[in-house]
Amino acid sequence: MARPRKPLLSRDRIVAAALALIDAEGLAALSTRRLAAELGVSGPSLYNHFATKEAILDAAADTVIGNVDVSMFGDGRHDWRAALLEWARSYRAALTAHPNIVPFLAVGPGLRPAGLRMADAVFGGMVEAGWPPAQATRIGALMRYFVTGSALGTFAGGFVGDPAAYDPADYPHLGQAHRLADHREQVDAAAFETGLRALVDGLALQFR
Amino acid sequence: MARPRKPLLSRDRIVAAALALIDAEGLAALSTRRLAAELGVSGPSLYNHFATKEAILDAAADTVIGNVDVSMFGDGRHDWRAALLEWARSYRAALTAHPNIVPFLAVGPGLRPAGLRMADAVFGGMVEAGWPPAQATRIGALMRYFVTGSALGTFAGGFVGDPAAYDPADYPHLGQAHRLADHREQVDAAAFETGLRALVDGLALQFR
DNA sequence: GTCTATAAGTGGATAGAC
DNA sequence: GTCTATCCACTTATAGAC
Repeated sequence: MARPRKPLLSRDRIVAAALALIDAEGLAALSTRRLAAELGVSGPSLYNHFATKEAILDAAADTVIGNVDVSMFGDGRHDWRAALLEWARSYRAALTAHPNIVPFLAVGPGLRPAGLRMADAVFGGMVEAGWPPAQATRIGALMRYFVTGSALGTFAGGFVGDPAAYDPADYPHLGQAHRLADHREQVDAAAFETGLRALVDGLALQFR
Repeated sequence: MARPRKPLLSRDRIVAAALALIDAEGLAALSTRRLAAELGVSGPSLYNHFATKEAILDAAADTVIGNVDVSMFGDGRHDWRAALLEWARSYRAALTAHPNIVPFLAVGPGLRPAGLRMADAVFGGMVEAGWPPAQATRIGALMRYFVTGSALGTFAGGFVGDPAAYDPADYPHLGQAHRLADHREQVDAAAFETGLRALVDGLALQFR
């Protein structure tokens, strides 16, 4: 096939396919060949739209962050505590929708446009609410730590469903740990909510 | 060279070299060939000590977690708040000593022995302090989220030192963001401390 | 703007000699 | 227990035809 009448590819289609592939098979499964095959196209064609594979990943990561709702900052209908709670939940939901890209997204430079827009909104919202700028910066940072950490690693998933795996001689307190394996999502979601509330409550103690 | 009098390799030497290589050049730089070269040995020799490359990474990750101090749990000299604060700081220090392995360590199953010993100690310490088991589990989980998240991603590092990078039209509140690039460690460390205190203070409000 | 062909290289892992 | 030799799948990216 030579040049088709209509372009077969577009940046959006490539990013969507990359995200789907990463979701289905993990970060390591994303190769330019695999991705091109998924799009019904030959490998090198991707380079007409992105300079490198890294650029594709950056675009995919930014798409994920773009799904985070930041409309609660500075709309006058939320106090800073409510805004922080809502934003954190939206942030976590955006990441857990594509968990396999989180390691890339969390390590990367974070200079991507959607990430900056999010940082800008959070910082602006906190300052407007009365936080000193230095504290507003820290709040943005620490919330990022907590949300990315919770989206990255399932805690409950670290335990297997086999009671025999936890010899009381080695792990005296883990006698019931095998039960966690059956409720991974619930355990992780509950831990996130507990931590989120503690964080916001604890910050409120520092306000002013 | 045939079989040497004394083994040239050992699991410990391999793990130490792997960690050094990951520290110096990142996770992606760890290949069996590179690692073997670093040890003055030929590639396949590693397979006499580890079945797969993954097993080497698991051992390296477990070594890092093994450096976390958990002695403050259940020693009678710490209340739960002080124990949590001390543990979290030791945990973060262990991870930031080897930041490049954190993505692997945080995603992985966490079934490794040192990780289980740590989970066991934290859970036991919280239950002993009077927390209900379900809450003790959540505390272990949410602290893991926060610490791994903070060790994984530098927040401040996501900003470049060039003021022109933050056009006020796009990011109305990031006018001073370029200053963060100069103090990455301090900003990240301060955000961690602020979040840690908020977490523990917030949890105290939920106690009983 | 997609194709074919291919460069130029890396990866993990195995077989069998010593 | 380390070696050499080797397999083979797979990688990102480029050159040039159409």
